[in-house]
Amino acid sequence: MFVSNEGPILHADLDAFYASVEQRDDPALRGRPVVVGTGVVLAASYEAKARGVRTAMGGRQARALCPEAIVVRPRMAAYSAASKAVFEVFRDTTPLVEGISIDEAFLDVGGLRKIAGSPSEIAARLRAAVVDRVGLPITVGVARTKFLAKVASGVAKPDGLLVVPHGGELDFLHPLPVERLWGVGAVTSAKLRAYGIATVGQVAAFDVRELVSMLGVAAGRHLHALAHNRDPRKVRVGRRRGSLGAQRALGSRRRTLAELDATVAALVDRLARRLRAADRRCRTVTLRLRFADYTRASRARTMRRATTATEDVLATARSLLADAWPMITDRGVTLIGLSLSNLDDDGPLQLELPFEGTDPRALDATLDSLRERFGATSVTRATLLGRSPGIEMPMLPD
DNA sequence: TCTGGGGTCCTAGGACCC
DNA sequence: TCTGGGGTCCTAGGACCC
Repeated sequence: MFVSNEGPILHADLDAFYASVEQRDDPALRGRPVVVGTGVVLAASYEAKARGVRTAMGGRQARALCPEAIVVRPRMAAYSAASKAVFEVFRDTTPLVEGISIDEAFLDVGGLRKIAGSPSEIAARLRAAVVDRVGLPITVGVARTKFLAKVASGVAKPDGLLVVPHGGELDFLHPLPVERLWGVGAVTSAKLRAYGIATVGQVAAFDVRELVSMLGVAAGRHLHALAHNRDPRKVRVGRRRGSLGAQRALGSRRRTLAELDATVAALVDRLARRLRAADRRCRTVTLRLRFADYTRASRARTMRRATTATEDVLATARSLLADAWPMITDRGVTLIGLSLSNLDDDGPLQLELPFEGTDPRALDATLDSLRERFGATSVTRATLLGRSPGIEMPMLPD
């Protein structure tokens, strides 16, 4: 992983990405309100947004707000191809690109001034190149920190370019509503508003300790730092994802265990294929459930070794489903999801050896001999008490 | 407003080890 | 035998992002 510390930083964010791809590929959609997603709105064109349609909104509500909207089915393959093309433009601009999602990235252009001009010139050329080579509108925010570059692109949307001048950071930041801060969502916003805090400047006026007592340690410190434009995070190239997930909405009909088992098996199959395609291994399987009353629950199991095999993941997922079955019969499941994490973590070094008898002193003597033989700093017999017989040696030097 | 599919990070408690 | 401090790993839940 390469970490840059040059700055300044560009935040490049495609506008209404899925909807823009649809408008690009079908001239009949241009200039008209487009909604991507038949059940829930995955993306809305700016024409639709102007009528109040928002991402994650239910399809029925979207149609009520904008009856003349054209609703299209998502074409994930097309979006993924468009994203690849845009990221190529990013990497032609600078090698220091950190992707954050399918449609946005940070670019560190600090070292480029002599060769490529000022950050705002670079940003302008980048926008032109994306339109030219991929045919999509993109907004770019420029600032000395990642966080502020992101805020700037948010303010400049759509189809805009905004440079926050050196020294003018706090003048730009402080009048903005708190919801502009990265990490302030519905809950945090409501908490802050309850204290009478509505702008970033008001957050900045508070002592860290007060913010921590309102929001908790991490969120309080985070917000305090952002409100003063302190953000030391560098652009990091080559970040790998930490988890892989898939989910499926089930509707409100009651499901049998056999039906859920089939759904789980299909999710496992999909995920295990993706896992192997990405050349990764996973150790933890998490089952996520949403119930008819919109409460949620999750059950997780960490395997002894990382695996890429469908059958290992499936066996673990099935045991989680069995664990969760009482909750499911109780509350009625409407969505089932699976995620694989602890990627590429092989877990503690382990060896198994048979042990006869129940004498704890004999066991301890066996463990001591292991310690000596392998020079282990930690030998645990925890697994003897659990399901799987064996002895774990988490910290074997070398 | 009754909700898709994909992610990240934080918190808190329990088990276990030194 | 009891008490304690420091640390890691795991699970479950929650907030937030696109």
